[in-house]
Amino acid sequence: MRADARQNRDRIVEVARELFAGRGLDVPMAAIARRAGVGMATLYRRFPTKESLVTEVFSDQFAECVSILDDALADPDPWHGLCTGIERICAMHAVDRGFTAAFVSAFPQSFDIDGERARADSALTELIDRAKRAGQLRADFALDDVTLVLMANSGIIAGTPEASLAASRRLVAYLLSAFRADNAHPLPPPAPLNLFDVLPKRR
Amino acid sequence: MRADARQNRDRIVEVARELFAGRGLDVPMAAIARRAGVGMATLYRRFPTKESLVTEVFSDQFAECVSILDDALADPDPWHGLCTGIERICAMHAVDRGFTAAFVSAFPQSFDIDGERARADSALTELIDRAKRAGQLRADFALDDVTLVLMANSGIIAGTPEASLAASRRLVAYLLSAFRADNAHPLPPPAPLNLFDVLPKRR
DNA sequence: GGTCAAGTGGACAGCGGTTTCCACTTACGA
DNA sequence: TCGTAAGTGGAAACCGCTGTCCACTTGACC
Repeated sequence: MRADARQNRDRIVEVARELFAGRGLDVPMAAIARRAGVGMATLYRRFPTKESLVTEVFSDQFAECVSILDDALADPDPWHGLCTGIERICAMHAVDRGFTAAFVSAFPQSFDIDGERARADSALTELIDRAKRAGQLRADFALDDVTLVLMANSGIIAGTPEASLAASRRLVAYLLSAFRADNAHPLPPPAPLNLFDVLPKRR
Repeated sequence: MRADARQNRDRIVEVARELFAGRGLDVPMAAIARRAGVGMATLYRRFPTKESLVTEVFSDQFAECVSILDDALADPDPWHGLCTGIERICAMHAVDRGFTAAFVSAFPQSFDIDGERARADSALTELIDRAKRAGQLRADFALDDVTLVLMANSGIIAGTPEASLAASRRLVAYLLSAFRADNAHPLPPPAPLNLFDVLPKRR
């Protein structure tokens, strides 16, 4: 790959990351090309579809999600691990509108390759079990309640990223306090939510 | 207005309500016309823009929101009033994707005519104050936390309306339990969220 | 310096949406 | 029964988007 081409490619990804973060995934490809100072051909040579660009742009953050989960599992205090994990992932979403969209709805099949999801599910189940056994997490907490938090958090969009982050933090704090074992007010039954089956029937 | 025209108009609104509820606001106008058995001209004669159709379709539900707020204020038990009000409005949103979109983002200026919003704000402030004085609502609860609940709730979209409703109910129950005075775990500061200033800079 | 494959910009095809337009039809008062 | 304004369907103008194409340019190896 020629040096100038490499440079253009990097610039495209960098610009796309910025624009997606600020304005969500529906930034036109032309805007990305213009802002990166390249033509459409260059953009589409590197990324044959918009989806492939999105995947590339957010692959780091998907990886970070996985490592956040690992950190959470490794925490000797399962309750602390669970809280910190949820807080970190929600903060990532609050700060980056494009990531939220990529994660929740737009291109779900770009994730879930080789059983990421199954792995995530079993890690979370393990963490939840441990926190319950330690008497810190309420007994009627369900795996799908984690999805519930993520979906709720995805609804939070304020004017600036800072405002979104503040709102998201407060929401998460409220929810985590409701998850504590010492706050076992009665609840409706858990709702089955499969994050990846949820929205779009593949338009 | 001619009788047949009246009938067509009603049919358009009815069909639009159905489609918006199920699939959100991005149903094409042509789909509405087809399903209502009329041509584009008929549709656009009655509703010169898509926005005007949306406004008409959801005006009832906006009105219902106001009356829910009145009911809440009229409740002798302010905590019960607040909870019931929030539950009812969130349930409306959970069951109707179009309404959520109309309410939260798409056409905010269709609401907020003649100070609806100011009235809603002051009614809520009153309700919140009373619930705090009764010692049922935690003291650090903020007006914007109500907005926080609505935004969080708007993120909940499951496969079927029933599933969405179940998820929404569970989320709201978690949040309300976190709002109780006897659950005063520490919180980050309230986030200023002006629902109507939030998303779209009027594209 | 010369060569040429790799790289490039920008025009354009195709698509799915909103809105407009116009020639035709119909309800209904006289 | 008839005249007419109100009502109508559907074609097409228009717009912004993704993705394609091709004639032109340029980096890097000889």
